[in-house]
Amino acid sequence: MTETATTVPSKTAGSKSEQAYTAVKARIVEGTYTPGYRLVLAKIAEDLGVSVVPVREAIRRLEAEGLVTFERNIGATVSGIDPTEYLYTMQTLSIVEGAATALSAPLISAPDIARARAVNAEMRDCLQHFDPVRFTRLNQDFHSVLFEQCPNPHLLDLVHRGWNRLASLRSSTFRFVPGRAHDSVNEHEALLQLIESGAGADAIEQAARRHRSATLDAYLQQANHQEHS
Amino acid sequence: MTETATTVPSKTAGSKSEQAYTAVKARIVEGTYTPGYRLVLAKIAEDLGVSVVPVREAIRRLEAEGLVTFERNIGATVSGIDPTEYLYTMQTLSIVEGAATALSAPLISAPDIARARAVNAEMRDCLQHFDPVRFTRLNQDFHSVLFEQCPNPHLLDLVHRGWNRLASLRSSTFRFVPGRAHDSVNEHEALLQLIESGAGADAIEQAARRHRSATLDAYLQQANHQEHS
DNA sequence: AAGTACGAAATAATATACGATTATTGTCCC
DNA sequence: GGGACAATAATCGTATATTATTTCGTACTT
Repeated sequence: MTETATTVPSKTAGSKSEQAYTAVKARIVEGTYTPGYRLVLAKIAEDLGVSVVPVREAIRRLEAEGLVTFERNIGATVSGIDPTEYLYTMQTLSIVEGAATALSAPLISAPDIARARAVNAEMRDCLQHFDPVRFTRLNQDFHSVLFEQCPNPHLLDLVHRGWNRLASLRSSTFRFVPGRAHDSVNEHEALLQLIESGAGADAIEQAARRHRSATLDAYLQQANHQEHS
Repeated sequence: MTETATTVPSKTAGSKSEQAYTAVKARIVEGTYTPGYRLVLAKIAEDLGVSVVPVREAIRRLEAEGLVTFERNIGATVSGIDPTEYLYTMQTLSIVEGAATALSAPLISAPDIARARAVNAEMRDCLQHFDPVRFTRLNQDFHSVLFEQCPNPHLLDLVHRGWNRLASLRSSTFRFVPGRAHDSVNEHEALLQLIESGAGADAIEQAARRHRSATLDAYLQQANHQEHS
């Protein structure tokens, strides 16, 4: 559930290009290639045992997803995210994820809810001896349950792209903003109850959106505070 | 205002690849290449006076935007949109466009509003001797005024992609659903008044979203009706 | 010693070439 | 006359080769 997910099925499975795409994407999302890392076509091509053409193609696809930045005659680097970019990404994600969660909600089964609640319990547990990496992974698992049933594949794809983008930063907000992780767990439980109660789509959408906005706000306050100190 | 718009500035301007991308995209959006049209790499390459490699790259970028469909060892064709796809696209657009409009609203100036109102007056005029092509173009101009000020470039880009996708179908809903064009013009005026009155972001977002949902619903009813007749 | 100009190395961008896969057409057999 | 199979053509996928651009180091000048 944690691995890279692409909703729109590619009709090019098995091609070297696809292979390169998957391999490089995985390295970025899992953190082997960190932001700023310089992606040299020839090097990657050699690593993967293919020529540069498919690699180039793969990297341009990743550019379209925002995971790498490409500059003419210069090359590709793994995208960093400055505070402004972070804001844009989180804001966009709050919108599409909120909508996806709302559309998904009526299709979520009782076992799904139970599974999400179990994950959230682990998260609460994780608050003691805090492990940001594990917490972040659990957080993704939790939200996956909520939005993965979304019947609109385009919308779901946008959600995945946002998550991938955030995942490419290893640093989660939870690491930087004390108390946010705790609040987050509580909001999760509230979200689950809302869905269980069969609340309307609007209510669920707003709750899901606010949940993410709250994370963004926490980050911004922290950033602002650090700036003025 | 009507032409193809890409928000995220490409750092590859001037390259053959970029040139091919722009050329092919324009041909699709303006309707030279209609849905189902077979995009043969060698042919396009010759037309543009470049080799196949940049063309291939361009086409894969268009694939990522949903404008073309690529199948392994078969080739690329301009994407059609079946009813299901149309639903997904419109639904997604209703979400991102609604949010973009809400974020844009506080930044819209009085002259902008006046311009939008003028466009809408033209649309109303256009209702007499109905010209779907012109009406559709004016419709895009109108909405551009509303969302183009959106300060979040990622979100704005998603809106542009949705519009491009719809533009690649020449057929607008207005052509097929009698009365929808008329309703649309009225909803536009209501939207403008809402923005002028300084309404809250939520109200504007919902209104903008419903405006698009109404177009979708009109289409679906029509489609459903035709099916059962 | 600092700055600049030049050149070599690295790398990207594009072109060309070839093998692989799929579509098409024609022919043979029933 | 129609269907199956084979040959051919069209087109894609990838590799290799060439060209253009940038970067970095070095030597030369002031």
